[in-house]
Amino acid sequence: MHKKLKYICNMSSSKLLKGSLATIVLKLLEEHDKMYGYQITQRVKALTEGELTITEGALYPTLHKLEADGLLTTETQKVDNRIRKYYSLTKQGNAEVKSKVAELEEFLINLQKVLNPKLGIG
Amino acid sequence: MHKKLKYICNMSSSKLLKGSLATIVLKLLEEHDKMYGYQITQRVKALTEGELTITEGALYPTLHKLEADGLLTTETQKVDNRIRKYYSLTKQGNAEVKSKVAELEEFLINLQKVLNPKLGIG
DNA sequence: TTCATATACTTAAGTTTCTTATGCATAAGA
DNA sequence: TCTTATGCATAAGAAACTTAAGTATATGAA
Repeated sequence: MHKKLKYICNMSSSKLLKGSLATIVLKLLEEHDKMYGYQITQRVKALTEGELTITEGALYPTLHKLEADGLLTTETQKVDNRIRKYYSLTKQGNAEVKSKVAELEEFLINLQKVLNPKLGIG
Repeated sequence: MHKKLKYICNMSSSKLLKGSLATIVLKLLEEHDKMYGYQITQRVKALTEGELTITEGALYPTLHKLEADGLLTTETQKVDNRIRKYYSLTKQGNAEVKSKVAELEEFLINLQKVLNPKLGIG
């Protein structure tokens, strides 16, 4: 579809903090065994009730990089005459998810400390 | 000081997610009335027990941009023959803090939904 | 039948926001 | 004297996005 006529307003949404996308992708793949790009965008949208939108321009290059880095492998399937490229974690990818998620959560805790110093960490 | 001899390892720390720095700065200024750059770096370090480090190369351009955007004003003071450039929120800045912090927290909630769908939001 | 929307992947140009490195300057302690 | 701490500024380069364009098939509505 040509998007020349995409005059629709972009209601959503909370902006993605740069640097979190790869971790999100890895985490989803840890839970789902294998997913294709479009499915990932839909999954994120569903989990956040439409508040968080992963754009294709961000997602696909990220998937390609994770594959190039050896964290993901691919297999293509044809469904309804359309190609799906399924991604899944490699062994290395499986190890990396944990550290990436841990690192992100550590950052989030620090962010809470700065933004809301009164609250304990719990 | 010339840093040519800075061979020391950089132990720390959880990487800053791109996009959060301006919000952090605004939030700190909401609580402190006025602060200077170096003070901000030290405050963040203290609040996070040294885990989060704001680099000067990131901070100063951010402060300049927030000032250019009309969210901050400055006044300089000389202390011990060294100049301090104090930043404080403008009226507009004071309004923006709230929306920026709200937007960031909204994102964090969505991130939790994606990373840990089992946990409720509480 | 035509148009719009949904599905599905790719890539390029441009922007934002960092990191890294450099530079300047003063003060204080080893 | 050398290093560390205090204090600011800025430039080059990289990372990670946004925006926009392209390609292609399927489906439902007008």
